[in-house]
Amino acid sequence: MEKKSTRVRKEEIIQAALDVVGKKGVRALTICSIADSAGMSEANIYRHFDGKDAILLALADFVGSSVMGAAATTAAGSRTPLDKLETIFFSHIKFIAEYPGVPRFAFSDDIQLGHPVLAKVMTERISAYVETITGVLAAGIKEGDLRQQISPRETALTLLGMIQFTALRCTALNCDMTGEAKKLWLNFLNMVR
Amino acid sequence: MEKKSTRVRKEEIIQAALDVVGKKGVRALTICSIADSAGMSEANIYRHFDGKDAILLALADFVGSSVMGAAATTAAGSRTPLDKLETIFFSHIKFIAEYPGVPRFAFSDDIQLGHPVLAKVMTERISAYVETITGVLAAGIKEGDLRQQISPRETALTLLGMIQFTALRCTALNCDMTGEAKKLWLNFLNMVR
DNA sequence: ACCTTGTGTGAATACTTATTCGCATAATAT
DNA sequence: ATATTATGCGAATAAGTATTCACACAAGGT
Repeated sequence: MEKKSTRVRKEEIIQAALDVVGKKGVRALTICSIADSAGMSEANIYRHFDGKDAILLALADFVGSSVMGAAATTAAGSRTPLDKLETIFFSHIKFIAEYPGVPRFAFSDDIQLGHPVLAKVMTERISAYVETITGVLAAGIKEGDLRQQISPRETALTLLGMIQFTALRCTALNCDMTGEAKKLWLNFLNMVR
Repeated sequence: MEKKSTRVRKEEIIQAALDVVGKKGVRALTICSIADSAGMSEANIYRHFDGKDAILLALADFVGSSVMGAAATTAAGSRTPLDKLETIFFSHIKFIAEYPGVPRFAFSDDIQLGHPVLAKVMTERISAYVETITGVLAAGIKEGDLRQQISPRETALTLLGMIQFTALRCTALNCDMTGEAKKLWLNFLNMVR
């Protein structure tokens, strides 16, 4: 068997874990299934991670830095608020389409109820994400691109709910998420402009 | 030990299961934890249900007939579309506040990925629910209570996403769901009127 | 009173899951 | 070349989970 550095193996393991979650759900995210998916022995997983909790933490980190990090970067840019919002929205959808297990994972029992530390990390990330979007919406309202009556925070939560629900529904119904997302985005524009 | 009829025990078991899901999540929904919560032996669970799948099916049925049934009744009434919508929204929120595990359960792996039959039952119920709300929204648009530009179906999905996300977020953050729901509803009105 | 039926349980079974251990071997430094 | 270290794995362990079984006993009809 070829040997690789822990750095490389860690990435392989995380990718394998994301694959398992996407295809079989959080419940099926066992050391055994990760090992199978990554093409290595279970024991070798423990060579590179302290245990399952460490893997979950790494997953949460990956999700956090991917989705929320990208959004923060977009929000900090110099385009119009509506452009930023659209980019954030479709980036998020694209990310979920690529890693279908993520929305499930973020709100799974294992995270939210099983592991307090992880729950805190995850909810803080989500709160930061909500605030980022809230800020963009507030700018849009201020500049007159969005209706004056809407509340930035509640609208941000509505937008995130839309994404989350679409992801869960499309996974369940096996329908075209990108297509659904486009229709929802157009309707969202009609609601906020 | 006092003996009760299967009819009564079934209800006790379902309530115990809902309790477990609400407090500890779907992952913790084991025969053992249900038995503990219901105050009976594990073996006795099997006296009243064929197995765990039967319990999950009964849970799905309970959720379906509670939330979606109530919505259908409201939608069939004779009030204004906006009144109906408000009733459906807050009924749903109230139900989730009472049974916090339900949103988790409805989209859990066990349902969606673990058991095809159950997944079909659940997604059909959700689709019917979406259509009910879509109908009410369409009526509201037709009557001029809601903006002409919005699409009934996409707006219905947005509303449901709002509910789902609020439920998950409030469970995670342990925040006041009813309060959040009120703010979201007011903002929703501002978006659709 | 008695017998049948339905309801109750503790213990046993088979399986899954997370984790550890001893040992093998590739990579690397000396 | 050789010693050391990091990486790899099969097998064992311990705990949890769903399910079954043999047996206990209460309720209700006769």
